[in-house]
Amino acid sequence: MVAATTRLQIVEAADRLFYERGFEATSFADIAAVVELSRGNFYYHFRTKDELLDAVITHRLARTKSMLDVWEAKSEAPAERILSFVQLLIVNQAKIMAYGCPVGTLCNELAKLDHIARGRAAEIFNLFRHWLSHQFVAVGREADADGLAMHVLMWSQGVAALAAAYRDETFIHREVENISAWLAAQQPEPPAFPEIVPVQQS
Amino acid sequence: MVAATTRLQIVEAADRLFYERGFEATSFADIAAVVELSRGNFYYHFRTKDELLDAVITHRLARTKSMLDVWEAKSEAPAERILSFVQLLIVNQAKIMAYGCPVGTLCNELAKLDHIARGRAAEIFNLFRHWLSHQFVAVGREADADGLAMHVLMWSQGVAALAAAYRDETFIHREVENISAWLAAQQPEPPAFPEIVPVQQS
DNA sequence: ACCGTTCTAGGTCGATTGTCCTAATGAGTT
DNA sequence: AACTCATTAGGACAATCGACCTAGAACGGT
Repeated sequence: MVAATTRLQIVEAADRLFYERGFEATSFADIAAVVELSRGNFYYHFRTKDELLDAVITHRLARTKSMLDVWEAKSEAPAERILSFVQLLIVNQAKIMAYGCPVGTLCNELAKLDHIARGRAAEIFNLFRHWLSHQFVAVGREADADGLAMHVLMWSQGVAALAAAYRDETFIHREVENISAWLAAQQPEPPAFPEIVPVQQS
Repeated sequence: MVAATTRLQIVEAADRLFYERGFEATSFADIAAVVELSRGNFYYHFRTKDELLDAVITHRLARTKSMLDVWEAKSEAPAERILSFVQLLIVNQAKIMAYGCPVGTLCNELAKLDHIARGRAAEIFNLFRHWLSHQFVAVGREADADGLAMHVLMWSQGVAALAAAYRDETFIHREVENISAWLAAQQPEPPAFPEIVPVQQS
Protein backbone atom coordinates (compact mmCIF):
# COMPACT_ATOMS: atom_id res chain seq x y z
CA MET A 1 0.00 0.00 0.00
CA VAL A 2 1.14 3.53 -0.61
CA ALA A 3 2.51 5.23 2.44
CA ALA A 4 0.25 8.24 2.09
CA THR A 5 -2.85 6.03 2.20
CA THR A 6 -1.70 4.12 5.26
CA ARG A 7 -0.77 7.34 6.93
CA LEU A 8 -4.20 8.81 6.29
CA GLN A 9 -5.91 5.70 7.64
CA ILE A 10 -3.85 5.95 10.81
CA VAL A 11 -4.66 9.62 11.25
CA GLU A 12 -8.37 9.09 10.72
CA ALA A 13 -8.50 6.15 13.12
CA ALA A 14 -6.53 8.11 15.70
CA ASP A 15 -8.78 11.11 15.16
CA ARG A 16 -11.85 9.07 15.98
CA LEU A 17 -10.33 7.24 18.95
CA PHE A 18 -8.81 10.39 20.43
CA TYR A 19 -12.30 11.85 20.33
CA GLU A 20 -14.19 8.85 21.65
CA ARG A 21 -11.73 7.65 24.28
CA GLY A 22 -9.42 10.58 24.81
CA PHE A 23 -5.81 11.12 23.78
CA GLU A 24 -4.06 9.47 26.70
CA ALA A 25 -6.49 6.59 26.99
CA THR A 26 -5.90 5.64 23.37
CA SER A 27 -2.88 3.42 22.88
CA PHE A 28 -0.99 2.60 19.71
CA ALA A 29 -2.30 -0.93 20.06
CA ASP A 30 -5.86 0.40 19.91
CA ILE A 31 -5.22 2.33 16.73
CA ALA A 32 -3.26 -0.52 15.19
CA ALA A 33 -6.17 -2.86 15.84
CA VAL A 34 -8.53 -0.53 13.97
CA VAL A 35 -6.26 -0.01 10.99
CA GLU A 36 -5.24 -3.69 11.12
CA LEU A 37 -1.60 -2.84 11.17
CA SER A 38 1.25 -4.16 13.20
CA ARG A 39 2.09 -2.12 16.25
CA GLY A 40 5.70 -1.66 15.32
CA ASN A 41 4.88 -0.49 11.84
CA PHE A 42 3.52 2.63 13.40
CA TYR A 43 6.90 4.07 14.10
CA TYR A 44 7.69 4.12 10.45
CA HIS A 45 4.89 6.67 9.95
CA PHE A 46 4.93 8.41 13.32
CA ARG A 47 7.92 8.24 15.56
CA THR A 48 6.16 9.50 18.67
CA LYS A 49 2.62 9.79 19.94
CA ASP A 50 2.96 13.55 20.02
CA GLU A 51 3.82 13.51 16.34
CA LEU A 52 0.63 11.56 15.67
CA LEU A 53 -1.37 14.01 17.76
CA ASP A 54 0.08 16.83 15.74
CA ALA A 55 -1.00 15.14 12.52
CA VAL A 56 -4.50 14.60 13.93
CA ILE A 57 -4.82 18.26 14.85
CA THR A 58 -3.56 19.29 11.43
CA HIS A 59 -6.14 16.97 9.90
CA ARG A 60 -8.91 18.48 11.99
CA LEU A 61 -7.80 21.98 11.09
CA ALA A 62 -7.99 21.14 7.40
CA ARG A 63 -11.35 19.43 7.73
CA THR A 64 -12.79 22.34 9.70
CA LYS A 65 -11.40 24.83 7.25
CA SER A 66 -13.01 23.08 4.29
CA MET A 67 -16.31 22.76 6.14
CA LEU A 68 -16.33 26.50 6.76
CA ASP A 69 -15.52 27.11 3.12
CA VAL A 70 -18.48 24.99 2.06
CA TRP A 71 -20.80 26.95 4.33
CA GLU A 72 -19.38 30.14 2.97
CA ALA A 73 -20.17 29.05 -0.58
CA LYS A 74 -23.50 27.37 0.03
CA SER A 75 -25.41 30.22 1.62
CA GLU A 76 -25.42 33.83 0.58
CA ALA A 77 -26.84 35.22 3.82
CA PRO A 78 -24.34 35.52 6.69
CA ALA A 79 -27.10 34.89 9.20
CA GLU A 80 -27.86 31.56 7.57
CA ARG A 81 -24.20 30.65 7.65
CA ILE A 82 -24.04 31.20 11.37
CA LEU A 83 -27.04 28.95 11.71
CA SER A 84 -25.10 26.23 9.89
CA PHE A 85 -22.61 26.34 12.73
CA VAL A 86 -25.29 26.20 15.38
CA GLN A 87 -26.97 23.30 13.60
CA LEU A 88 -23.80 21.29 14.14
CA LEU A 89 -25.11 20.65 17.64
CA ILE A 90 -28.09 18.83 16.15
CA VAL A 91 -26.29 17.15 13.27
CA ASN A 92 -23.74 15.63 15.65
CA GLN A 93 -26.01 15.30 18.64
CA ALA A 94 -25.52 11.56 19.08
CA LYS A 95 -21.73 11.84 19.29
CA ILE A 96 -21.92 14.99 21.36
CA MET A 97 -24.18 13.34 23.93
CA ALA A 98 -21.76 10.45 24.12
CA TYR A 99 -18.38 12.20 23.97
CA GLY A 100 -18.93 15.95 24.16
CA CYS A 101 -17.50 18.46 21.73
CA PRO A 102 -14.40 17.14 19.91
CA VAL A 103 -12.60 20.46 20.14
CA GLY A 104 -13.53 21.43 23.67
CA THR A 105 -12.77 18.05 25.22
CA LEU A 106 -9.43 17.79 23.44
CA CYS A 107 -8.40 21.24 24.62
CA ASN A 108 -9.43 20.36 28.14
CA GLU A 109 -7.46 17.14 28.17
CA LEU A 110 -4.34 18.71 26.71
CA ALA A 111 -4.60 21.54 29.23
CA LYS A 112 -4.62 19.07 32.10
CA LEU A 113 -1.74 17.12 30.62
CA ASP A 114 0.13 20.40 30.18
CA HIS A 115 0.78 19.18 26.66
CA ILE A 116 2.77 21.17 24.12
CA ALA A 117 0.02 20.79 21.51
CA ARG A 118 -2.45 22.64 23.71
CA GLY A 119 -2.11 25.83 21.72
CA ARG A 120 -2.45 24.08 18.39
CA ALA A 121 -5.66 22.39 19.50
CA ALA A 122 -7.08 25.78 20.45
CA GLU A 123 -6.36 26.87 16.89
CA ILE A 124 -9.40 24.88 15.82
CA PHE A 125 -11.47 27.15 18.02
CA ASN A 126 -9.80 30.08 16.35
CA LEU A 127 -10.97 28.89 12.94
CA PHE A 128 -14.58 28.98 14.09
CA ARG A 129 -14.06 32.18 16.00
CA HIS A 130 -12.69 34.15 13.08
CA TRP A 131 -15.18 32.68 10.64
CA LEU A 132 -18.06 33.59 12.93
CA SER A 133 -16.59 37.01 13.48
CA HIS A 134 -16.39 37.43 9.72
CA GLN A 135 -20.08 36.61 9.43
CA PHE A 136 -21.04 39.13 12.09
CA VAL A 137 -19.07 41.77 10.28
CA ALA A 138 -21.05 40.91 7.18
CA VAL A 139 -24.26 41.58 9.11
CA GLY A 140 -23.00 44.98 10.01
CA ARG A 141 -21.70 44.33 13.51
CA GLU A 142 -18.05 45.08 12.90
CA ALA A 143 -17.81 46.93 16.20
CA ASP A 144 -18.41 43.87 18.36
CA ALA A 145 -18.06 41.05 15.82
CA ASP A 146 -15.42 39.18 17.78
CA GLY A 147 -17.37 39.45 21.01
CA LEU A 148 -20.45 38.05 19.31
CA ALA A 149 -18.41 35.26 17.75
CA MET A 150 -17.01 34.31 21.16
CA HIS A 151 -20.51 34.39 22.55
CA VAL A 152 -21.83 31.94 19.96
CA LEU A 153 -18.79 29.73 20.47
CA MET A 154 -19.28 29.80 24.22
CA TRP A 155 -22.95 28.98 23.86
CA SER A 156 -22.27 25.91 21.74
CA GLN A 157 -19.61 24.76 24.18
CA GLY A 158 -21.96 25.06 27.10
CA VAL A 159 -24.68 23.15 25.30
CA ALA A 160 -22.27 20.39 24.33
CA ALA A 161 -20.96 20.08 27.88
CA LEU A 162 -24.37 19.77 29.49
CA ALA A 163 -25.73 17.60 26.70
CA ALA A 164 -22.93 15.14 27.38
CA ALA A 165 -23.41 15.24 31.14
CA TYR A 166 -27.16 14.69 30.97
CA ARG A 167 -27.39 12.91 27.62
CA ASP A 168 -30.39 15.16 27.03
CA GLU A 169 -31.56 15.48 23.46
CA THR A 170 -34.43 17.80 24.30
CA PHE A 171 -32.08 20.21 25.98
CA ILE A 172 -29.98 20.49 22.83
CA HIS A 173 -32.99 21.31 20.68
CA ARG A 174 -34.30 23.82 23.16
CA GLU A 175 -31.01 25.67 23.39
CA VAL A 176 -30.52 25.62 19.62
CA GLU A 177 -33.88 27.35 19.41
CA ASN A 178 -32.67 29.89 21.94
CA ILE A 179 -29.50 30.57 19.99
CA SER A 180 -31.46 30.94 16.77
CA ALA A 181 -33.86 33.38 18.40
CA TRP A 182 -30.99 35.35 19.84
CA LEU A 183 -29.29 35.46 16.44
CA ALA A 184 -32.46 36.71 14.81
CA ALA A 185 -32.56 39.51 17.33
CA GLN A 186 -28.94 40.41 16.54
CA GLN A 187 -29.32 40.66 12.77
CA PRO A 188 -31.05 43.98 12.27
CA GLU A 189 -28.13 46.34 12.27
CA PRO A 190 -28.19 47.91 15.67
CA PRO A 191 -27.13 51.53 15.64
CA ALA A 192 -29.07 52.96 12.73
CA PHE A 193 -28.71 56.40 14.23
CA PRO A 194 -25.72 56.18 16.50
CA GLU A 195 -25.04 59.68 17.68
CA ILE A 196 -28.39 61.30 17.69
CA VAL A 197 -29.52 62.64 21.02
CA PRO A 198 -33.22 62.01 21.30
CA VAL A 199 -35.37 64.97 21.95
CA GLN A 200 -36.60 65.04 25.47
CA GLN A 201 -40.16 64.03 25.76
CA SER A 202 -42.53 64.13 28.60
CA MET B 1 -2.26 9.12 62.69
CA VAL B 2 -5.94 8.44 62.78
CA ALA B 3 -7.24 6.62 59.77
CA ALA B 4 -9.96 9.15 59.11
CA THR B 5 -7.38 11.93 58.87
CA THR B 6 -5.15 10.02 56.47
CA ARG B 7 -8.15 9.04 54.43
CA LEU B 8 -9.26 12.64 54.19
CA GLN B 9 -5.78 13.75 53.17
CA ILE B 10 -5.75 11.15 50.43
CA VAL B 11 -9.17 12.19 49.19
CA GLU B 12 -8.27 15.86 49.14
CA ALA B 13 -4.99 15.25 47.36
CA ALA B 14 -6.73 13.00 44.85
CA ASP B 15 -9.46 15.58 44.43
CA ARG B 16 -6.94 18.24 43.50
CA LEU B 17 -4.86 16.01 41.23
CA PHE B 18 -7.87 14.53 39.46
CA TYR B 19 -8.87 18.09 38.70
CA GLU B 20 -5.49 19.41 37.66
CA ARG B 21 -4.18 16.39 35.76
CA GLY B 22 -7.25 14.30 35.10
CA PHE B 23 -8.40 11.02 36.61
CA GLU B 24 -6.52 8.59 34.40
CA ALA B 25 -3.35 10.65 34.23
CA THR B 26 -3.11 10.68 38.01
CA SER B 27 -1.39 7.62 39.44
CA PHE B 28 -1.36 6.31 42.97
CA ALA B 29 2.30 7.18 43.09
CA ASP B 30 1.44 10.83 42.37
CA ILE B 31 -1.06 11.02 45.18
CA ALA B 32 1.22 9.13 47.54
CA ALA B 33 3.98 11.63 46.85
CA VAL B 34 1.69 14.51 47.80
CA VAL B 35 0.40 12.90 50.98
CA GLU B 36 3.90 11.57 51.70
CA LEU B 37 2.62 8.07 52.12
CA SER B 38 3.92 4.77 50.89
CA ARG B 39 2.34 3.55 47.71
CA GLY B 40 1.30 0.25 49.13
CA ASN B 41 -0.34 1.81 52.14
CA PHE B 42 -2.96 3.12 49.83
CA TYR B 43 -4.66 -0.15 49.46
CA TYR B 44 -5.48 -0.21 53.10
CA HIS B 45 -7.68 2.85 52.64
CA PHE B 46 -8.85 2.30 49.08
CA ARG B 47 -8.72 -1.08 47.48
CA THR B 48 -9.18 0.15 43.93
CA LYS B 49 -8.79 3.39 42.03
CA ASP B 50 -12.51 3.39 41.31
CA GLU B 51 -13.18 3.24 45.04
CA LEU B 52 -10.99 6.32 45.48
CA LEU B 53 -12.79 8.11 42.66
CA ASP B 54 -16.07 7.34 44.33
CA ALA B 55 -14.81 8.85 47.57
CA VAL B 56 -13.62 11.94 45.72
CA ILE B 57 -17.01 12.41 44.08
CA THR B 58 -18.74 11.93 47.41
CA HIS B 59 -16.41 14.53 48.87
CA ARG B 60 -17.20 16.98 46.10
CA LEU B 61 -20.91 16.39 46.49
CA ALA B 62 -20.68 17.19 50.20
CA ARG B 63 -18.54 20.25 49.63
CA THR B 64 -20.87 21.54 46.94
CA LYS B 65 -23.90 20.89 49.07
CA SER B 66 -22.49 22.84 51.99
CA MET B 67 -21.45 25.70 49.71
CA LEU B 68 -25.00 25.95 48.40
CA ASP B 69 -26.30 25.90 51.95
CA VAL B 70 -24.04 28.79 52.85
CA TRP B 71 -25.29 30.82 49.91
CA GLU B 72 -28.83 29.99 50.86
CA ALA B 73 -28.24 31.31 54.37
CA LYS B 74 -26.08 34.30 53.53
CA SER B 75 -28.36 36.13 51.14
CA GLU B 76 -32.05 36.68 51.46
CA ALA B 77 -32.71 37.58 47.83
CA PRO B 78 -32.82 34.61 45.42
CA ALA B 79 -31.44 36.80 42.64
CA GLU B 80 -28.35 37.55 44.71
CA ARG B 81 -27.91 33.86 45.44
CA ILE B 82 -27.84 33.05 41.76
CA LEU B 83 -25.19 35.72 41.34
CA SER B 84 -23.09 33.90 43.94
CA PHE B 85 -23.03 30.95 41.60
CA VAL B 86 -22.10 33.06 38.60
CA GLN B 87 -19.36 34.77 40.59
CA LEU B 88 -17.71 31.36 40.98
CA LEU B 89 -16.32 31.93 37.50
CA ILE B 90 -14.42 34.95 38.77
CA VAL B 91 -13.48 33.58 42.17
CA ASN B 92 -11.93 30.50 40.58
CA GLN B 93 -10.81 32.12 37.37
CA ALA B 94 -7.15 31.22 37.72
CA LYS B 95 -7.87 27.51 38.11
CA ILE B 96 -10.57 27.58 35.47
CA MET B 97 -8.25 29.15 32.93
CA ALA B 98 -5.68 26.48 33.70
CA TYR B 99 -7.83 23.37 34.07
CA GLY B 100 -11.41 24.23 33.09
CA CYS B 101 -14.47 23.50 35.21
CA PRO B 102 -13.87 20.71 37.75
CA VAL B 103 -17.30 19.21 37.21
CA GLY B 104 -17.53 19.53 33.45
CA THR B 105 -14.07 18.19 32.72
CA LEU B 106 -14.52 15.23 35.06
CA CYS B 107 -17.83 14.33 33.44
CA ASN B 108 -16.24 14.58 30.02
CA GLU B 109 -13.34 12.36 30.95
CA LEU B 110 -15.51 9.72 32.60
CA ALA B 111 -17.81 9.78 29.58
CA LYS B 112 -14.92 9.01 27.26
CA LEU B 113 -13.63 6.30 29.56
CA ASP B 114 -17.14 4.85 29.67
CA HIS B 115 -16.63 4.78 33.44
CA ILE B 116 -19.24 3.51 35.87
CA ALA B 117 -18.97 6.65 37.98
CA ARG B 118 -20.09 8.84 35.09
CA GLY B 119 -23.61 9.17 36.47
CA ARG B 120 -22.41 9.95 39.97
CA ALA B 121 -20.16 12.73 38.66
CA ALA B 122 -23.14 14.24 36.86
CA GLU B 123 -24.90 14.32 40.21
CA ILE B 124 -22.74 17.32 41.10
CA PHE B 125 -24.34 19.13 38.20
CA ASN B 126 -27.70 18.08 39.55
CA LEU B 127 -26.96 19.75 42.87
CA PHE B 128 -26.40 23.07 41.14
CA ARG B 129 -29.27 22.50 38.76
CA HIS B 130 -31.87 21.89 41.45
CA TRP B 131 -30.52 24.64 43.66
CA LEU B 132 -30.66 27.12 40.80
CA SER B 133 -34.11 25.89 39.86
CA HIS B 134 -35.17 26.45 43.45
CA GLN B 135 -33.96 30.04 43.27
CA PHE B 136 -35.84 30.70 40.06
CA VAL B 137 -39.00 29.37 41.65
CA ALA B 138 -38.43 31.81 44.47
CA VAL B 139 -38.33 34.65 41.95
CA GLY B 140 -41.69 33.56 40.65
CA ARG B 141 -40.63 31.58 37.61
CA GLU B 142 -41.94 28.17 38.62
CA ALA B 143 -43.18 27.51 35.10
CA ASP B 144 -39.73 27.41 33.50
CA ALA B 145 -37.48 27.28 36.55
CA ASP B 146 -35.64 24.14 35.47
CA GLY B 147 -35.09 25.47 31.98
CA LEU B 148 -33.62 28.67 33.36
CA ALA B 149 -31.42 26.71 35.74
CA MET B 150 -30.09 24.61 32.87
CA HIS B 151 -29.49 27.79 30.91
CA VAL B 152 -27.37 29.32 33.67
CA LEU B 153 -25.52 26.06 34.11
CA MET B 154 -24.90 25.84 30.38
CA TRP B 155 -23.68 29.41 30.29
CA SER B 156 -21.14 28.86 33.01
CA GLN B 157 -19.93 25.69 31.31
CA GLY B 158 -19.45 27.48 28.03
CA VAL B 159 -17.53 30.30 29.66
CA ALA B 160 -15.31 27.85 31.54
CA ALA B 161 -14.57 25.88 28.38
CA LEU B 162 -13.56 28.88 26.32
CA ALA B 163 -11.74 30.54 29.19
CA ALA B 164 -9.58 27.44 29.46
CA ALA B 165 -8.98 27.22 25.73
CA TYR B 166 -8.00 30.86 25.38
CA ARG B 167 -6.79 31.57 28.92
CA ASP B 168 -8.71 34.81 28.56
CA GLU B 169 -9.47 36.65 31.76
CA THR B 170 -11.24 39.52 30.03
CA PHE B 171 -13.63 37.14 28.34
CA ILE B 172 -14.69 35.71 31.68
CA HIS B 173 -15.46 39.12 33.10
CA ARG B 174 -17.34 40.19 30.01
CA GLU B 175 -19.54 37.09 29.99
CA VAL B 176 -20.17 37.29 33.72
CA GLU B 177 -21.47 40.80 33.05
CA ASN B 178 -23.70 39.36 30.33
CA ILE B 179 -25.07 36.71 32.62
CA SER B 180 -25.74 39.25 35.33
CA ALA B 181 -27.56 41.52 32.90
CA TRP B 182 -29.57 38.60 31.62
CA LEU B 183 -30.48 37.59 35.16
CA ALA B 184 -31.59 41.11 35.98
CA ALA B 185 -33.89 40.99 32.98
CA GLN B 186 -35.33 37.67 34.11
CA GLN B 187 -36.41 38.71 37.56
CA PRO B 188 -39.59 40.60 36.80
CA GLU B 189 -41.36 38.00 34.72
CA PRO B 190 -41.49 35.71 31.66
CA PRO B 191 -40.17 37.40 28.50
CA ALA B 192 -38.05 34.56 27.24
CA PHE B 193 -34.49 35.34 26.15
CA PRO B 194 -33.79 39.01 25.51
CA GLU B 195 -30.76 40.44 23.84
CA ILE B 196 -27.33 39.77 25.11
CA VAL B 197 -25.10 42.53 23.91
CA PRO B 198 -21.44 41.84 24.43
CA VAL B 199 -19.35 44.75 25.56
CA GLN B 200 -18.10 46.88 22.74
CA GLN B 201 -14.54 46.28 21.70
CA SER B 202 -12.10 49.03 20.95
C1' DA C 1 3.46 -5.12 80.59
C1' DC C 2 0.63 -7.51 77.60
C1' DC C 3 -2.11 -8.32 73.53
C1' DG C 4 -5.20 -7.43 69.68
C1' DT C 5 -6.44 -4.17 66.43
C1' DT C 6 -5.31 -0.51 63.43
C1' DC C 7 -2.24 1.38 60.42
C1' DT C 8 2.06 1.60 57.56
C1' DA C 9 6.13 0.35 54.59
C1' DG C 10 8.03 -1.81 50.94
C1' DG C 11 8.52 -5.59 47.81
C1' DT C 12 6.40 -8.15 44.01
C1' DC C 13 3.22 -9.39 40.43
C1' DG C 14 1.42 -9.42 35.59
C1' DA C 15 -0.20 -6.36 32.24
C1' DT C 16 0.38 -2.46 29.40
C1' DT C 17 2.59 1.61 27.95
C1' DG C 18 5.62 4.24 24.30
C1' DT C 19 9.72 3.42 21.91
C1' DC C 20 13.33 1.14 19.38
C1' DC C 21 15.52 -2.36 16.47
C1' DT C 22 16.10 -5.71 12.98
C1' DA C 23 14.76 -8.94 9.56
C1' DA C 24 11.63 -9.86 5.95
C1' DT C 25 8.62 -8.42 2.19
C1' DG C 26 7.06 -5.59 -1.51
C1' DA C 27 7.37 -3.25 -5.91
C1' DG C 28 9.96 -0.97 -9.38
C1' DT C 29 14.30 -0.14 -12.05
C1' DT C 30 18.16 -1.60 -14.37
C1' DA D 1 17.92 -11.81 -12.54
C1' DA D 2 19.99 -8.60 -9.54
C1' DC D 3 19.59 -4.55 -7.03
C1' DT D 4 17.36 -0.62 -4.60
C1' DC D 5 14.55 1.44 -1.57
C1' DA D 6 10.06 2.04 0.58
C1' DT D 7 7.13 -0.41 3.58
C1' DT D 8 5.86 -3.90 6.93
C1' DA D 9 5.90 -7.38 10.78
C1' DG D 10 7.06 -8.65 15.13
C1' DG D 11 10.05 -9.15 18.92
C1' DA D 12 12.59 -6.72 22.83
C1' DC D 13 13.28 -2.86 25.75
C1' DA D 14 12.73 -0.16 30.18
C1' DA D 15 9.30 2.17 32.58
C1' DT D 16 5.01 2.53 34.69
C1' DC D 17 0.49 1.15 35.77
C1' DG D 18 -3.09 -0.79 39.32
C1' DA D 19 -3.20 -4.34 42.47
C1' DC D 20 -1.77 -7.69 46.00
C1' DC D 21 0.88 -9.50 49.85
C1' DT D 22 3.27 -9.80 54.13
C1' DA D 23 6.01 -8.25 57.95
C1' DG D 24 6.33 -4.95 61.30
C1' DA D 25 5.29 -0.44 63.74
C1' DA D 26 2.02 2.16 66.43
C1' DC D 27 -1.74 2.38 69.22
C1' DG D 28 -5.32 1.63 72.94
C1' DG D 29 -7.70 -1.20 76.35
C1' DT D 30 -6.85 -4.39 79.88
